[in-house]
Amino acid sequence: MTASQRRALTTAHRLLEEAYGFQGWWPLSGRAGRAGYDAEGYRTEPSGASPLGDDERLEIALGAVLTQNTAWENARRAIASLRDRGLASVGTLRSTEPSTLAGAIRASGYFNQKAKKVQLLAEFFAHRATTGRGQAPSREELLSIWGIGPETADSILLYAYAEPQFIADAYARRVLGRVGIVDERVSYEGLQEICHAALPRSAPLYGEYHALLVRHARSHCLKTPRCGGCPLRGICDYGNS
DNA sequence: CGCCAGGTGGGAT
DNA sequence: ATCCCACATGGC
Repeated sequence: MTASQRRALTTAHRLLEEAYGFQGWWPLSGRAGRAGYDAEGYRTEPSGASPLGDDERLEIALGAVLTQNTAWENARRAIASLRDRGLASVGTLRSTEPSTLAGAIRASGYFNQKAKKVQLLAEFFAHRATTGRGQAPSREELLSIWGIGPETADSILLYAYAEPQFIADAYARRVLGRVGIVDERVSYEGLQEICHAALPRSAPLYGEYHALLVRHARSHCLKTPRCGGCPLRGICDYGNS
């Protein structure tokens, strides 16, 4: 991590916040009306502002798995479907037939694989309920579960347990790579190391930065960029040289 | 139609 | 370590 990267990462965060405002992520489905969530199901306070309940943690973890390489809207539908069918609890997820689970989460794609992932996730949460005592699991522990890779583990740690893990996902690589802050071929762990070294170790900061990168990647920094009106154009290498 | 979306595991190089 | 591929739906 260089001093130049530190400055650029800090500046990029400020420019994105100025352009898009506070995001207040992780989106939860079907929580409208409950304190702490707005009408669209978004948390209205920074992640980590108050400890989450087991049901909320499970739902965040389910979302993290179901949205793997999938549009959030489809993952959201799958979670709503699980709830509608009374399957959205640790106990029922464990005891339901994989084929039934797969049918319920059809909209999120990869439903056979994800049914297995969801079941293993429920096994993990069930085990932790008796031994974990609401403490955050270790990253290694999460990564040892089949179907949970670096991004899913970090999403669970950051948004469900307020552990400061920077999420170095495809959006972060695309935006930060295209701007010129990092090499676009940087690995997940490589980008995460740079961001951890360059920024304060803060869960609310990482949550907000991630949400802003997602927002920016969707509105301007698409696979095919739309540079008109881009809030980062002042510091971006792309098509600017 | 074809491409894309907040990845991951398994297998080969 | 790093590529390559299967996995699958829904929106544009």
